Amino acid sequence: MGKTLSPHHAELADVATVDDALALVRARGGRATPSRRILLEVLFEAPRRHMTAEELAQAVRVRAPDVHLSTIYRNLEELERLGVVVHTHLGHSASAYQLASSAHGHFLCEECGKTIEVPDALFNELTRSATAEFGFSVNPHHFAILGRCADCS
Amino acid sequence: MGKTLSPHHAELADVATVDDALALVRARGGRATPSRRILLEVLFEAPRRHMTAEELAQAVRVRAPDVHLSTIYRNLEELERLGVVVHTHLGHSASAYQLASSAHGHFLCEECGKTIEVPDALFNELTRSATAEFGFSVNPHHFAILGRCADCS
DNA sequence: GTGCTTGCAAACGTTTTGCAGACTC
DNA sequence: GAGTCTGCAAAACGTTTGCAAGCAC
Repeated sequence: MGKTLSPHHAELADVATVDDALALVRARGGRATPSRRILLEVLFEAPRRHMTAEELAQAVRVRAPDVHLSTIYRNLEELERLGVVVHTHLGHSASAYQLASSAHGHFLCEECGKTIEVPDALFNELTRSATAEFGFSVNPHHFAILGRCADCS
Repeated sequence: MGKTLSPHHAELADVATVDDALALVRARGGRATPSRRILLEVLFEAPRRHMTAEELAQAVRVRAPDVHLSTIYRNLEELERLGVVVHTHLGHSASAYQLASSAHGHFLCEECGKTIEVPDALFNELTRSATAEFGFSVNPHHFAILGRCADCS
């Protein structure tokens, strides 16, 4: 595939409102378009909810029916580059997008598909030894940890 | 998507040779076909090497030029169900297949794409607290852990 | 001969891209 | 007006599936 693994996002931006985010967009020469504003509104309305690009597109279309899925993808990519948005891979299906400020780790059950949100503290020891032994700094948010949940064990 | 997240593989099978694996296949009512034997030979020749389905297909075709990629996928799926083979997701690209007996965890650099093989011991603490706090039993092999390697930090 | 396996082609779901027109600033 | 952004269509990617012919047992 040879493509970049993730849009190497900036430091987590200090973005508390839709307008903060649009200001960031403008600061790098971008424009504050309706589709961008509405996408951000949707993200800020349920900041802890994971949504796929398709789900975001449907939510955006309630207010602007003609916004195309490819526009959603392009805007998410841009917002991710700016550090406003983050995506997580929950297993084999579509990526889940979220505001960067509410990012967290995930356990995903291989059996039933249930996802469990995990406090970052659980990764402290792994993060510490990864750095100590490999000089590797772990990002526990980007891919879910797979396994079996209590019900399926 | 709604499909099974992973072919819920049997316990790791005690399979030390190609013929052991083919015996397992037969025990399930399957047949020992040339494409299956050659695929297993390729896997046993470099047991620690990760290979994509496409790479395996190319290697198999050296000995049997007409083996189709879909046959590779079907046979890998079957061998995974039998506990002989395991696959890992290394980032956004194609899955990496391996003999189950040489499975291990991975760190993958989001910046440069380098993968680091990780001893399972590094996951001990995460595994322990995941069980204690969530009743979740971690499988550290199925998805790589992302982050930044020493060179890219 | 039974029925598992194969090659092929075509579909799949997610994501990316090329383009001409539309819009923001 | 310059340059960014959009909708659309089409492609890309890895993977799966339906089918009729082929092979293992």
